[in-house]
Amino acid sequence: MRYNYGEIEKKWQKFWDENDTFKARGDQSMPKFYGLVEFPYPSGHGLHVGHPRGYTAIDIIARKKRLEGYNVLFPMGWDAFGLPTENYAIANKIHPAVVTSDNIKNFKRQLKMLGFSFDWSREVNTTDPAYYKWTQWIFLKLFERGLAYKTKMPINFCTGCKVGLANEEVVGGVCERCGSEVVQREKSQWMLKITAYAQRLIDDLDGLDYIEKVKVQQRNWIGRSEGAEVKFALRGTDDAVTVYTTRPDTLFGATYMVLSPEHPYLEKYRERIKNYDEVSEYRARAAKKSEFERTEIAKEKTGVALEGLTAVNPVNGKEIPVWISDYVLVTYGTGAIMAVPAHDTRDWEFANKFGLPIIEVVSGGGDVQKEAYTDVADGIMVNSGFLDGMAAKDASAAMIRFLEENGLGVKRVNYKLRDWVFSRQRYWGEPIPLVCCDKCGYVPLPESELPLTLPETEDFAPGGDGESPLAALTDWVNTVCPKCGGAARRETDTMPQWAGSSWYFLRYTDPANNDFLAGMDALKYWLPVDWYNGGMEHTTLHLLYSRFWHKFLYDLGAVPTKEPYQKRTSHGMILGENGEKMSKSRGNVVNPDDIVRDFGADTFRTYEMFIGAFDQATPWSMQGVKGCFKFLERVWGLQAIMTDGAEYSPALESAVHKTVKKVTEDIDRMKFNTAVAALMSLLNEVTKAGSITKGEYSALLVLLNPFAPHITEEIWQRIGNKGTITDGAWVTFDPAKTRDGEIEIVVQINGKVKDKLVVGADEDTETVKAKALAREKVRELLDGGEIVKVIVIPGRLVNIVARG
RNA sequence: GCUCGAGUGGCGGAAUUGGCAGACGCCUUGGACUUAAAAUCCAAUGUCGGCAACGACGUACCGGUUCGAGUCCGGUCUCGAGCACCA
Repeated sequence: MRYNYGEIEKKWQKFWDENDTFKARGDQSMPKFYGLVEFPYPSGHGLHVGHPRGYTAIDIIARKKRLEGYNVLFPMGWDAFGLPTENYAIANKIHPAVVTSDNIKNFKRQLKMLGFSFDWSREVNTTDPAYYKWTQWIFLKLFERGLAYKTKMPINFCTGCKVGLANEEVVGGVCERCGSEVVQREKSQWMLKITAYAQRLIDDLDGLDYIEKVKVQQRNWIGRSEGAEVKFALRGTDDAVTVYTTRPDTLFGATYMVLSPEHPYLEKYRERIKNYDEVSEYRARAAKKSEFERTEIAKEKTGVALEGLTAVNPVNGKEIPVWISDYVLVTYGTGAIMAVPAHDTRDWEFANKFGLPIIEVVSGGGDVQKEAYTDVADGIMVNSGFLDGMAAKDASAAMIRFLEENGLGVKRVNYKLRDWVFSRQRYWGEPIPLVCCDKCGYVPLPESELPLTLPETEDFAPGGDGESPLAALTDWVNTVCPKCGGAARRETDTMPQWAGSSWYFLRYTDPANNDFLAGMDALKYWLPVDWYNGGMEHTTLHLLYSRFWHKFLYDLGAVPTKEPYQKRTSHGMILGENGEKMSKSRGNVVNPDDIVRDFGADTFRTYEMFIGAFDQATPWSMQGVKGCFKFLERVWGLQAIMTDGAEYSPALESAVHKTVKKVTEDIDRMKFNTAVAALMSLLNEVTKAGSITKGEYSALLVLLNPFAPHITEEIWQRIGNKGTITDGAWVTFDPAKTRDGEIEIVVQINGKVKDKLVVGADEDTETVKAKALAREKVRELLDGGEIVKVIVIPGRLVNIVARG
């Protein structure tokens, strides 16, 4: 009987569908497990082999949890608004809803073909009005609470197409489609005040079981720093330039100031700035650069001195020049800095290039005329008036006290985190449910009018001059103000794709609810998500946005937990066979359909888990796929050498117990590759033994089931077991039977392995030491040399340290 | 540039706490089976030297700590991810 994966997989997938095998139970007395994977963006390319890596991992955990007696929620849905669908729709003149629906059909077919244990009855789709009704509702609540506001923000503007562009559509400073120059242009945008939650987003990480690198990335992205806001008076005006600095200790060393090219004072003091033309030309150049081009340290600094403006250092009354430079960003701090070239690398480079004075105020480094000294730890203050002689690490606090006492500045906590730009001038997104009335300003739609559905149109292309395509639909745009009844216009911007994905995990708990985003009963039972796996690339944006929304909903009383996800893990990328990122242009894309056709879903799943360390990027290998296929074929072949009996045989008992322990622990730690290796080793032992009992075979099948669910159910049935593996229980092990009575240990001389020795597992160190020293080979090698000491590591080794 | 990772045989990788480096799989080579090939099974497989026993070297590079370092510390190089309008 050959292993006919095609037939077997079809058979079991049908069985699971017909029996609702993986439907989450309504029984709230059971312990629950909510496993979550990032729902995919259903692109036209179909499933990428990268998607199933994380899905298989959580599927394995979900399947094991079910066998361990948990009520498991493992749902799937579609994050379906977004740019690529819209662009495809524009290019091919097909409605994005049609494109989306086709893509979802294909994705769903592919996911079903891989045998994931999703509860398909809870499928959600962010583009479904019944879903985005609640996305809009959340926005209205944010608006009500003052957390949504409008402000001018720079956008990428294509000078050819006359439309706003996403960063991704800007390649090398030009428009991806038409090749025209892209400039930064101010546009009024809806913003969400995520910064109001910055501190809570940092603090609440402590109680979460996120992998460490994710926590670190989130903390650094939020970027909390402590420092001071200091006012530098502008000579000849009543104004002062406020700067934020994390190094108030170095204030005496501030020898010039730098404003960002977008700083409002440039307009305000236009008359005083004698070289305004030069300044304005510099600003135009800066507008063409993206932010990280501007802050690149390796690149030569540029800037222009503002002739006619002079600032005063508040601590020593010295006049210092004011410059503008694009390395200062208007979006961070106050958009202006005090420059201390002696103790900041970027300031040093700038001062060095433009011949500005460099004054040392922290001693302990080298010559500050040659290199900036940025270390605080061991420095002593010099040239700093009342701070002189103080340890640099104490000087910041002393300076802040001085500034506050004299009204020159205040202590200030600052965050790198910026508010969330929430509007897009695009068609394929949730309409923002606001109306703009000349009398009343922005007025929210009443809840009863939600969802505000996307209006029908033939033309999804962005409007000219950077407007949303919705702006052209005057019948839709012109409406009445819900407040005063007067003529008003609808907001024509839509929400970014991030909106729908910020709360989807809530909807899964109660997807058909018409009265609320999800019922409190369901939320209380299922939240928080117990285990959320996704790509490292979502660590800072999606993960932070959804934590922010969740906290906001918690404050509203709409959800019962402060945090959405208790545990967060991350998988590595799957690369092409040549070790490069998979892409059409590189021609190294692997299609899951081909692999399933040629080897089956079980092989595909097993290979994706065996491919390498789960959290590391790994290249695909067709040979590796074949190896896993061979492994499953051999497991199938064991039917021929199976003997009856539920017991474990003496030959294999210990190996089975060890494997159960290993696989159980490895799955919990996401060491899927070594779990598969352990199962392969057990198979090798069985092959050596020449036979396997039904009991041993059954244990092997349960362990392998989460990885390869179809073949294991099929064999389970064929060897005459009752029911299905899925309805049964996980296997257990006896710790006593995983330990060996005798172990081989190593004898080292000066750290080099020289001999091996078999000892009892319980023998005490003195006996082991004596046995090692008594070995003939050891005595020969020592040959009269002096033994300095002997180190015995129980169960591992004896190391004899000798001289001579 | 900033933040976070990673570098181990021909290849993917393994090595819970510092304790036999290379588990498991792939590739390759030899053998069995076959008219033959494929498939399958058995064996070898880090490098160098040696018939062998065995010896030396070996975890990106330089240095340090330790009886002992892939693992810890300091520095360097290379590669990958993210950088706020791709998702």
